[in-house]
Amino acid sequence: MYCTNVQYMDLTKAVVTFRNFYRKQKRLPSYQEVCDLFNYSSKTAAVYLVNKLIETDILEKDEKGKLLPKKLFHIPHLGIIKAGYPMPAEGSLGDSIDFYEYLLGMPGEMFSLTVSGDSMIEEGIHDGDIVIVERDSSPRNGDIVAACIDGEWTVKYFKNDNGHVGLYPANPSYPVLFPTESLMIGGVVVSVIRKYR
Amino acid sequence: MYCTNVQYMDLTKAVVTFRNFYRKQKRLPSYQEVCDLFNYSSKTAAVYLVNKLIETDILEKDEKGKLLPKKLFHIPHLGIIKAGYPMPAEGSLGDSIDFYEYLLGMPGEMFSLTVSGDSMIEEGIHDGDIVIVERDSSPRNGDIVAACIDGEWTVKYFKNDNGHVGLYPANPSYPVLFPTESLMIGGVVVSVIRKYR
DNA sequence: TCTTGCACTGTACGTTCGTACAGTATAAAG
DNA sequence: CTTTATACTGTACGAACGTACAGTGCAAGA
Repeated sequence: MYCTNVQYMDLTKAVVTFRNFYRKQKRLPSYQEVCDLFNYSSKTAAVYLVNKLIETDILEKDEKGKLLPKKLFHIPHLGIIKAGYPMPAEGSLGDSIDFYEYLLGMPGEMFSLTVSGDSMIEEGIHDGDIVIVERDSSPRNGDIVAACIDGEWTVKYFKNDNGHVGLYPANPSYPVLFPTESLMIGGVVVSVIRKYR
Repeated sequence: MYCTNVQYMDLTKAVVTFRNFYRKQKRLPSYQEVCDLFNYSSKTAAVYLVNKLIETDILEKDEKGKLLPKKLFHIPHLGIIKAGYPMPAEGSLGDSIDFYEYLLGMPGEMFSLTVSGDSMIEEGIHDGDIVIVERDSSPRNGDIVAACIDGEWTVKYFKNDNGHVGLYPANPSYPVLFPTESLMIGGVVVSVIRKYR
């Protein structure tokens, strides 16, 4: 239904307003604050709008009645796209990903590192990429680790060959590293992030 | 100072508790809820703890006195790590990144796609990676775009050579694509995300 | 032993919050 | 022309909220 009413408030605009508020305040607005945001003079108008957003699954209420963002920040995931030969438009949308949970929803302690160099380029870890590393993970064979070998830090594949531990590059023009003195595993690389803009 | 007091509450444990609450509720707890979380019987104890967290820059208060997470979810960024030959431990920490802002702090409409195939492998975009695409961006030469060429979707480099537009793969074993009928730019790839665990 | 600081308890108070309900202007539908 | 739905206004109320302040038990240091 298209509405020509001047009072008509587009839900998508409301979503943007809520998003911006949440981005700044890291919380959802109270009903009074919704009134301020949308120039309402009655809290009931705010209740009305919020209920619309709940109906569309953008917001939700917990068991205590507190408001929380359900899909406010979800990015629609449109499906699979070919990076080889083109494919018919897949997806049919519907699905969406909470990237905050996707990347950071892990229990352990994490840190990040900017990667310099190209020894892991065959693995798709390029110069300038950021790796998120989970501390304390005891690596399994094949894991990518951030490790300190003989006092120097590097990113490599971890391989434990019956107690004989080595750090393997993904780029064959670099040597395999075996510790002569010490090897400390800083953590396991759990994700790689690259930003273009 | 190390404290053997039974009542002693480690701030790092408090941070984890706050994080878990925020992860579930997408907001910070009220003072009453802090009491419930830490088994306090007085709200003043909650105020006391929150002030500690404010002093350590983990939380902050806005101009209205509302609580918000300052560095609660920041991942410490330890600096640059060599993926070639090892390098001395860089970093000296101190820095930290808010990955939520880092990845999603863009004004435009975004969607994501799972990449299939290896035509962009030289660019470090591998099979199974997720690309975040910003809609409506008019691509510049060299941008990676998600585009619909002659009715089929693909991820490629965009190049406009004096009106002669082509989609270029990063993998030379794939052909350059020129539209015979239609070309629709879905958007520009703004980031690539890969998850290992 | 006395003092000081820390980590709380217990109580009180004014403000803000979410909820509820009655009412209104407008537009679309029958 | 009447009915219905939409998008609000205005008012009221109890519960929850943040803040303040006086007081307590404990441990460390002088």
